[in-house]
Amino acid sequence: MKYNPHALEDKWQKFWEQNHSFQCREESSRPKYYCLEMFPYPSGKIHMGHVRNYAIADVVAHFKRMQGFNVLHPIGWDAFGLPAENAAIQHGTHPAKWTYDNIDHMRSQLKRLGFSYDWSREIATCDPEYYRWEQLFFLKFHERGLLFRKQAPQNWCPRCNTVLANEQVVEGLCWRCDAVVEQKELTQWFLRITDYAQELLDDLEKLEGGWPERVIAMQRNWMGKSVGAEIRFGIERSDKFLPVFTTRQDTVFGATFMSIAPAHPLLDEITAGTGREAEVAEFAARIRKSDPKEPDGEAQEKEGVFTGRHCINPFSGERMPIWVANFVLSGYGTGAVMGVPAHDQRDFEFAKKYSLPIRVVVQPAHLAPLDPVLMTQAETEAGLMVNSGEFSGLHSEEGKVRIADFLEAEGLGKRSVNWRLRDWNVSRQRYWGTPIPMVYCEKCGVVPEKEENLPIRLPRDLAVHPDGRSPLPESPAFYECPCPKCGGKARRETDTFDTFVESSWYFARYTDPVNAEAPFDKEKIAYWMPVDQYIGGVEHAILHLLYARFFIKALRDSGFIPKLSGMDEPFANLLTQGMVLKSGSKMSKSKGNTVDPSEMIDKYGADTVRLFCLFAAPPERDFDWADSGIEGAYRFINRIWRLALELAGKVPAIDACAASPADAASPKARALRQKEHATVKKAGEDISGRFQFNTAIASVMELVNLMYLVKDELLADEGGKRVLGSSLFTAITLLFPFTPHICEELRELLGSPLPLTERVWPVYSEKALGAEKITIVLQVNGKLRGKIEMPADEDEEIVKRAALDDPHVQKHIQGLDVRKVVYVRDKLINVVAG
RNA sequence: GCGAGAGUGGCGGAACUGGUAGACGCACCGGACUUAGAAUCCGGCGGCUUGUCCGUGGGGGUUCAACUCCCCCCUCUCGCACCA
Repeated sequence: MKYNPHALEDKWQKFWEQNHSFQCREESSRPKYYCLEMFPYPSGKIHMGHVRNYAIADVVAHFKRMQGFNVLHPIGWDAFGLPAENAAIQHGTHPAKWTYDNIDHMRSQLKRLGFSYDWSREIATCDPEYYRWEQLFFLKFHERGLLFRKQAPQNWCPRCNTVLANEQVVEGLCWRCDAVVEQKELTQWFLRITDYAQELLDDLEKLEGGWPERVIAMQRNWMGKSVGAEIRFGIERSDKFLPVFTTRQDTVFGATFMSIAPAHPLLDEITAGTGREAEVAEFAARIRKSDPKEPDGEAQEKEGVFTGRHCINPFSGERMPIWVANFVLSGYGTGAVMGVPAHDQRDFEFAKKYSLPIRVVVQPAHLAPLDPVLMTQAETEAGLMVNSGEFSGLHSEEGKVRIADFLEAEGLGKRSVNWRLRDWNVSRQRYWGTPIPMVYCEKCGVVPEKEENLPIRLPRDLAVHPDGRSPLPESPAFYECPCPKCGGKARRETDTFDTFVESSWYFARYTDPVNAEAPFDKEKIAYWMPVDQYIGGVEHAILHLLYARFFIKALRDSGFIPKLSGMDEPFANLLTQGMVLKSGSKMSKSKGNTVDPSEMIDKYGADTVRLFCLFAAPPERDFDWADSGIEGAYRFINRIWRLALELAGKVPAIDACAASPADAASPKARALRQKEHATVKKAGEDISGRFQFNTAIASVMELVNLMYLVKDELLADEGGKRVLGSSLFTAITLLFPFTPHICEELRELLGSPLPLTERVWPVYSEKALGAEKITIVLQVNGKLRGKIEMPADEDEEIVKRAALDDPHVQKHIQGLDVRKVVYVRDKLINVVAG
């Protein structure tokens, strides 16, 4: 009988569906395990990256089930978003139709791959039954001041016709379409993620060990905490102050000029009456418009103009000219920087260019006395404070503390912490998203929608403008509404939420996906959360993972999620899988180097596609798709198929690891039994400990290879048949998480009634692992000189004697004194001679 | 510049807390079967000067023993970056 993957895969997929094999609910008798992959965006069809991601997760889910865990393994759709709109415009259809059609198609693709999802928990974020809870969260967030409106310059993508969060601007370009992002003054809704900055930073420690080091580093980096001080500089002929943020308050005596951002709010006031208004305004306007980055990502040359006014250094009493400079960011710190050329490289370059004074105030102990005239770059190291009045002589680290004390005592400033992290702009001027449940009333102002009016449904009968503009602001049927407070005529918010909002809590909804009374039951969420293993691409290292971490904390503090230990972080363990490449570069439609999973399934079947994705490389690493590689996986599947067919009926249908030592009478039977148990050990360790699926599969291949070599001899007697039957069953059981369909088919074919979905992971016996004969490696002075066979666990003296008598060893120690003999039990002898 | 990671056969990759470098697979070569091929089964497959010699990016070091630990350097990938 030839291996026909399609018929048998179809058969077992139906079987699992009819038997609800992967549905789960809360149980107290077994430990829970929540295995989750990042849910897909319904873009059209599944690509190889999805297959790899979900194949990895499916191994984990199956393995944990076999280990006795109550496993939650759900799937759903990240269904709102801009690409659906763009595609719908292109195809002359509606985003909703486009999205739901894609979901139908992709669902059928996932089902063909036979993943062990609990399909009864499937969700789509564009479903009002999903996003209504999100609207409820935001009412609560608004009540608590976590959601607020702010007018500020925003990142604006002219091509997508919408604002972007800071996280969505990559090197000045839109993360989606690569258009140059502009700054536009807008009033938008924000989530106060900065309120959680410290907790988000601190809790990264809880994730150490469970998350990849580099993802933790990226988040830490992104949040960018800086500890320093704010210092107020008085402006000459004015009662105003210029506050600056610095991490180097110890260098304040070296501040010889002041630089402010072109967009600084006090710029006009500072320049007024100096006669330099025109020049400064022109410069500021030019810089504000330009992209801060050169096309190659390099920083632009430092540039600035003098405003004509001075401020006073409160420490040195010196007059400091105030400059507008292109390198000062308006959005970080106070938008003003004290210029300390001797100890800051940017200030140094600026001072050199415009001949501003350079004063050394910190002298590192190991360097020759610094001379401003001779310096070619700033000296940023710590050292002894000099030219710093009463602070001279202190170490600069202590100086930081003393200066900060002084600032606070004299009212000149205060200790201060700055974050790179900005509040999260969640407003999007697009149609295909969750309506923001807010209303504008002429009398009452901004009024949150009433809870009982939720969900605010996104109308499905509107068409998106060809340029991507939202139809909502032109749809009275949507925006006209009574004021929730006074009942008068009011206008509904027509912006929608950033789609990252939906993906920030979907994993919580999976715990109770059809609840119509609440976003989720508190007991259910307490049972299932946190996600034990989260699996997805590293491209979400900052955006999604940071937002989701924030969201779960915000939900906790808003009373939606119980305050329990273990509920502060959504994802206890994170695996970032590598990309699937083709000919060395990322598969993409534009490059024309894609491999369609459906075509591969048509050709080889789902088991082969899954097996190859798992065998080609360890999960975290990128791998290059090779057509010859998948042929190899197919060959192996056929190999075990033929072996099982040959042995079916000839060997007993006994369980994995069921053959006894008595069955293994012959040396080959003993060798096979030992290999069988060793494979159980190796595969289990590789899967559970390190997600080394490639080596787990390799070990089963070795077992199968050995069975081929010994089967004819073992079929000669009953004991040998039992060892063969047991080993075959072990191979099938161990492969089940990787290639479930063929394994169930073979299990049935061998006459074993209990489905593999209900079986446990085999247990090996320590005793069975030991080989009788051991190869001892013989070394002389660390070099391999020979090998001898010895019974396992032989007496040390006997092994040493045998080693020294070995002719190869003899040859190499001739005429030398044997100084030492190192013995590693059952492994090697190293004779040290000289 | 800061942070993270990686350099091992023709290729993907093994080698767990230092102990036979190259498991397993791909490609290639040979044998068996076959009229022939495909498929399958069995075997070979780092290099050369064929020595139990040399080999894990390069150079030092620790050790009886180093892909593995320490120091220095080189190359590559990814993330962040005028953040005061």
